[in-house]
Amino acid sequence: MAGKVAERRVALRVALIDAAEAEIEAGGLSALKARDLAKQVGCSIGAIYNVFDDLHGLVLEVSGRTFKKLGAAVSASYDGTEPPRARLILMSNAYLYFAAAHPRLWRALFDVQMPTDGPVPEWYLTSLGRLFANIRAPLGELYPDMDDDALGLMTRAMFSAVHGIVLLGLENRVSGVPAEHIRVMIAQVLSRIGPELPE
Amino acid sequence: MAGKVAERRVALRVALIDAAEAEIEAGGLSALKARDLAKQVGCSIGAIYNVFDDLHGLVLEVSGRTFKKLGAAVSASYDGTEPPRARLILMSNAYLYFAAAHPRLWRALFDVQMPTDGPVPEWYLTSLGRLFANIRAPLGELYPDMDDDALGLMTRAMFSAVHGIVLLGLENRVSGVPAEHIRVMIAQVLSRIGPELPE
DNA sequence: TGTACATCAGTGAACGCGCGTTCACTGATGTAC
DNA sequence: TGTACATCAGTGAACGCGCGTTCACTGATGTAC
Repeated sequence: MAGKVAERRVALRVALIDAAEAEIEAGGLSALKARDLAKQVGCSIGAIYNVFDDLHGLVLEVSGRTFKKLGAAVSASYDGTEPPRARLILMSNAYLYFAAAHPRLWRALFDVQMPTDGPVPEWYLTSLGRLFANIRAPLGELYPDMDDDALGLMTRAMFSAVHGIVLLGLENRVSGVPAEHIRVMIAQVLSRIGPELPE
Repeated sequence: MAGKVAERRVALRVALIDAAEAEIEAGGLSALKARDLAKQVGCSIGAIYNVFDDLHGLVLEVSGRTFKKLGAAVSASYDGTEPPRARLILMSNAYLYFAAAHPRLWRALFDVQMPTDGPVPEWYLTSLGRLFANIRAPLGELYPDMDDDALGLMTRAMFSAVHGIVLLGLENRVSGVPAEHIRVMIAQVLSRIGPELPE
C-alpha cells in the first residue's frame, strides 16, 4: 500500500480547499486564517504548510474552482437556439445569479492577488477565454460586419458592462438593490444594444 | 490672537489630508500608515490623533475630496448643447480620464469602508446624487416616455456599465488595455444604446 | 515473516513583523489678576 | 506690563493584537534485508 501517505496528503489538500472555500464564502477573502482552517479540518497549523506553500496557494485553488463553476453556470444558461440578444441576456442573468448566490467567492475572484512574477496563472486565462468565447459568439451574429479586433473589444466591453452592473448592484454602497432590479438593469441595457446610431 | 492654536490645528488637519492623499495616490489605500504620515508632515504620530479620531476619518476626508474632483471633472465635460447620446459619451470619457489619471484615489472611493452605524456619510450621497443627476438628464431626453423609476434604474445601469468598463479596463487582470481602447469600448456600447429592440 | 532503519507527515509553541493606538510627560500658549 | 497658573497641543516610546510562517521534535509508515 505505497499510497497510504500520498492518499492522506491528497485528502488533506482537498479538505483544506473545501474549508478555505467555506471560510471565504462565509466571510470573504480577509476571513481566511490559517488557525481557523486547521481547526476546521482538524489538523495542526504546520500541516497546512506541508501541503501548500502558503495560504495564497490555497486561495488560488479556491478561485480556480469558483471560476470553473461560474463558467459552467454561464454555459448552461443557454442552448444556442436563442436569438443573439436573448442569449446575451440569459448569460448575463446566469452571471448575476451566480454572483448573487456566492457574492464573496465571486468577489474573491477579482480580489485575489495574482503572482507578480510569472503572470496570471493558466487556469485563469483558460476560464476567462471560455467565458469570453461564450459572449463573442452572439455578438458576432449581431454584428456580422465587425472585424476581429472590434469584436474582441466589444466582447470585453459587454462583459465589463454587465460585470459593473452586477458589481455595483450587489453592493449596498452605490446602488444596492434586489437581484430582480439588477436583472431589469441588465435587460434595459442589453435589449437596447442595436446597430450603431448616428449622433 | 485667540486663534493661533486653532489655526495650527486646522493647518495640521489640512497637511495631514494632503499627505494622506499623496500616500493613497502613490500606493493605494493599504499604503496609508500613521508613521509615514507623521514623517511626511513633520509631526509626531500622536499629533494625528489630536486632530482625527483615527486614520479612517482621514481616509474619509480624502475620499470626499476625490469625489468632489471627480464630480467637477464630469460636470465640466459637457456644455449641455450636445445631443444626449454624445453627452453621455463625453461624461463617460471624463470619468475614464479621471480614473486613469488617479487610479488609486479613484479605487479608494469604492474601497473605503463606510461606517457601519449611521450609514453612508452625507457627502457621499450628495456627490453620488449629483453624478447621477448628470446622467439622468440626457437619458430623460433619450427616453421621454420612461417613468421615473425606470429612468432611475436606467441611470444606475448606465453608470454601472461605464464604471465596469473603466474598472476592468484599467486592471491588468481581465482586460487591461490602454485608455484609448477603453474609450472605444465605451463608445461601442453607448453609441448603440437606442430604443428598445424586439427579441 | 520479522527486525532495524530512514523518511517524512504531523505537531503546536514560538517567532517575527507590521501597525494602529495609547499614555504619561513637556512645554508653549492663553488667561486672570 | 508683569506674574502665576491652567490648558492642551505635541511627543514618541511602548502597548497590544493579529496573524502568517517556522522549526525542533515525535511517531507513524514504508523499505531493505
